[in-house]
Amino acid sequence: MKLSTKGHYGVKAMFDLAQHYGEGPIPLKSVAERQDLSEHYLEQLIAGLRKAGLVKSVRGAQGGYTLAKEPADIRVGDIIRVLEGPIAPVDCVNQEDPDCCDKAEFCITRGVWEKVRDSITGVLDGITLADMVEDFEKAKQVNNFYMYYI
Amino acid sequence: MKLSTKGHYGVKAMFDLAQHYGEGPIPLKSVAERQDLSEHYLEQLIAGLRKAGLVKSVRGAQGGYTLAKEPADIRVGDIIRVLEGPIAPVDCVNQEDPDCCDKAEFCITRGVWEKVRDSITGVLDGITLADMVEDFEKAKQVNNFYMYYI
DNA sequence: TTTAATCCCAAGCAAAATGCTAGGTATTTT
DNA sequence: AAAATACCTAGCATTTTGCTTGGGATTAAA
Repeated sequence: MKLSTKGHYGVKAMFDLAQHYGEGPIPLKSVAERQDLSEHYLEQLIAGLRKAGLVKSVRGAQGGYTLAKEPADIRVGDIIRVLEGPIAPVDCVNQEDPDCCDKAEFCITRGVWEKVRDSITGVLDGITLADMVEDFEKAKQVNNFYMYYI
Repeated sequence: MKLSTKGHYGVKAMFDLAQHYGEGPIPLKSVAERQDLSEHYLEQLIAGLRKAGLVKSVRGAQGGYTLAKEPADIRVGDIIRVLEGPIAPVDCVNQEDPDCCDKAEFCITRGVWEKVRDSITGVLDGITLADMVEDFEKAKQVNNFYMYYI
């Protein structure tokens, strides 16, 4: 039940872009430095996010990435689905391929995985990048502006 | 966010033992046949469950496995934790190793993973083997006793 | 007392996934 | 022209997965 680094790092990067939303294109190098990630590896992850329409890129000097939508319109679940594939603890409850389990209607253990899937989906689709930025701002105040962020 | 076959098969096997609870030791061979799993592979999984005190074994002919507790006292989460390790989408929210993330108190993305972890834990610890057997019996009636079970 | 059924144990192993790195090319601003 | 960026492809060591193989130990039943 682990997320790979793809989803983990991808959410970090998207959170970073959300923090700088409205500041024009953010070079990946700066994201990688702030979030302490390999720039080259991050490139591969963000390529998927770009193809999925979650970020836009500007090439050339002074270029970089921006969110393609407002932070409030990007859910963590959207990011995870791009980077990790469908949210499904086992393949037989993959909503994007409903016919993959031929004994589905008779399977009892399946009910468990459906509940797990729905609960994960609920959490991940219930949190937007705007929510995360808001939480960050609140935490900043509590911690009196002495903050690291990861 | 996938379960490995260990957790998947392990829950199937434990559900099978729950269905036969009170019938004396159930040989693994029959479990493997009913659940369509490799017997040898299942052996490895159930070895862990035995060491964790979830099943008891009886050696020799007419031997087999039984649940070590009543089905109502074994939660799916107990099985998953034995076979898959701690429930934590990323290592930094592993409850069994709280100090693994040194920047924990400042990390915003961490809040997301904690919510995911808690929601998964809630589902898995909210379902016992007795619940599953009960669901199965209900489904059997609805389907007029023509049932496969997996 | 033999035989069969069962649990138990250790090793091996191919295939896939993971988590990168390396080394470029294309594009744009300065 | 130079620098800064995005973009692309390949490679690759390590780990994990999902088993299989080949036994040995224990016990009930014939």
